[in-house]
Amino acid sequence: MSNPPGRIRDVAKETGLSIATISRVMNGSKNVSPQTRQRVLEACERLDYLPNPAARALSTAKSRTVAAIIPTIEHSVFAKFISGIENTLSAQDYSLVMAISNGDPEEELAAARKLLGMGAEGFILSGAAHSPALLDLLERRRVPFALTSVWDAKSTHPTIGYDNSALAAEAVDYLSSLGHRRIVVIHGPLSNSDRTLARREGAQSRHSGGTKMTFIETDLSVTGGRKAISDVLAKDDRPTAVLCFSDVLALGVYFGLAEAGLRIPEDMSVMGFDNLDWAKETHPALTTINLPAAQIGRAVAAQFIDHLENGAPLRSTHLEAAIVQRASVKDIRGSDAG
Amino acid sequence: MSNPPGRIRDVAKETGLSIATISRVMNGSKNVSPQTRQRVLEACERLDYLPNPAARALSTAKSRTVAAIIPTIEHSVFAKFISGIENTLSAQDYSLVMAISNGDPEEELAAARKLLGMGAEGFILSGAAHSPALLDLLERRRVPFALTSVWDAKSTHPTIGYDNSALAAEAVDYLSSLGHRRIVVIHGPLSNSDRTLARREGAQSRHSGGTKMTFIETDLSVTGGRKAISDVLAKDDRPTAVLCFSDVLALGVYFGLAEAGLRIPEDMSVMGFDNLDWAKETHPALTTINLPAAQIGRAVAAQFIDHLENGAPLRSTHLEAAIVQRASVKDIRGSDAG
DNA sequence: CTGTTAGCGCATTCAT
DNA sequence: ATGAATGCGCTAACAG
Repeated sequence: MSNPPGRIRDVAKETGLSIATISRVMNGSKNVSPQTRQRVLEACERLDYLPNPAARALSTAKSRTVAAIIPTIEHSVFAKFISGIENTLSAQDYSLVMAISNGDPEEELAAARKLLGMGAEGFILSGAAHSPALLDLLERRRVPFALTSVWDAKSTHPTIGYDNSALAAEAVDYLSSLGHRRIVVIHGPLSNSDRTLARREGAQSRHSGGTKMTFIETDLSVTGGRKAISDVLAKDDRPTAVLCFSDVLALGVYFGLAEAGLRIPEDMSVMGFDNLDWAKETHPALTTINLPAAQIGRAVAAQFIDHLENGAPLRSTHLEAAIVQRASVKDIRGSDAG
Repeated sequence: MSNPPGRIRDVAKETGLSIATISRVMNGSKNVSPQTRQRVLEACERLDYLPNPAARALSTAKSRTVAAIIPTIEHSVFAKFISGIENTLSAQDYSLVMAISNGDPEEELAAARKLLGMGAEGFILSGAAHSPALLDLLERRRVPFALTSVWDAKSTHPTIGYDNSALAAEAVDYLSSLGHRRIVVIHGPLSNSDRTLARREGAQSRHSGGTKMTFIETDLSVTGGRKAISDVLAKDDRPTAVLCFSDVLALGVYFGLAEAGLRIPEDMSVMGFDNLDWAKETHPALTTINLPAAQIGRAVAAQFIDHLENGAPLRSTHLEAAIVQRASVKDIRGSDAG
């Protein structure tokens, strides 16, 4: 079915040169006269020649391919992350092969095997928790990898991202500083998400005497957020603030509160996590934590390129993430609610 | 830096068999005794052997890789689409290489070259409009490709998706049938999106005498939707309904209307396009058009596998998309507003 | 600056 | 059921 694509020797024949010369111009070698180069390029154009990647990879033992495994692509944070990776990679003529693990270490391991079998030269993993078998496999085969969307100074592997725990703690501190003493934290599934777990622990670390903090686990979706808040409203002691570990959850809370006829932030403060594009547009604008998702993607991709090309080591990198104060959290110091 | 990974001949040595036999078991050939197979498999395990994909691709002239080029991954519809592709492909041990074109035919062409150079055996394109050079390139090299998220019976290439024009027309009809005579249509950039253009034309085709229909082009984002609706509100003759060619835009309209103190659907009806996960959770729940994004992804991936494995032709396929009636559109027949 | 040649790791005849 | 030998298209080392 497929036409035999032009091979290097066709171009050689066409130009009357040797395949070595063709190879040199295809690889931008210095040692080619401008005229020859020109002649070769034209012939390539004419013959529609593109070097066979498999042959090239076989010969050089390099595939110019890096793999990324993410739990889901259907969450903007990961979409942006992937987008950042793809941009950076493709600018250097690297390719991205992607797999989706659904947050399951077993699926992740299987995906990694496949991507290894595809010739991926580096692995971008998400989060800190992975199957030991996976880490082992990667190490045995000496395939470089990095853990992303997390930053952990103590990790033995390169981690590139932010400190989930510290950020969550910071969020709680912020709410506390504004007089909130009854806080509900809504988060996605704990299983298979070390990032969520880290956030939860970070928040819990700020659980002081005078404060009541409750955690609700729900689906990581608008629906989940909405369900969670309606459960909260059904009880007697309403919180003054709800902290969502994702803007998506916060959006669900917005809708749930609207349905209940409650106003934000007058009746309840709401805080998110992610700073998705639309967070500044909600009514009222959502106070949240800005996560540099695309930036992480770009940073990790750049590191891999530098590592693959120049042997530069992969370094743990802490990227800034910070609270974006907007209008959904109210200062209730001195008011009754405190 | 990288450890020399086990080669087939290592396994041969380890088992005392020939590389041909190893190759046979790796490829599931029939002609291997069960004991031998077992022995080989164990050795592979022990040596951590994985066939070299480049060598395999070179030898078979097959890469088990299909390419997808999408305008953006940062839109749920495309994220779902990609997710559907990846799932289906990976279940059959195919891999997805992805590139992002930002809706620019030139970038798309460049990406396609790169992916071709990666050995992609099939191309999944988005939308109907592409650089002639791209189509030409793909055809000259006899690389199969399909156009997705669109369906056009008249296209000379396989199209897999829905009929954007008809759907938009249906939306307008629906609004009309409920008594709406002043409709504003908000849509994303027309440039580089034939899908948006098709929808616009579909809507326009229903522009009858008694109806006033206005089109507003804005950014395809919540912000864009919000801006657009505030422009609308600034004018005198308010529409009774606004039709957004994306749920994302509709969400912006929700926030804009909330800010203006207007209620949905009492003061204005709002209709979306996409049926994103959260559409059913908005307050009020959003009436929209359900697009089978993930299903398209699965369908097109399955077709490619069938084509690549068995030579089955790629077929244009029309997938159902339909209006999902919820609470954001009001029946105003007989009321003053009509 | 250009040509010759030897593999890269595997699938695949063709033998046996 | 298994083995030996060939070539896939290319890069890189070496010659010139």
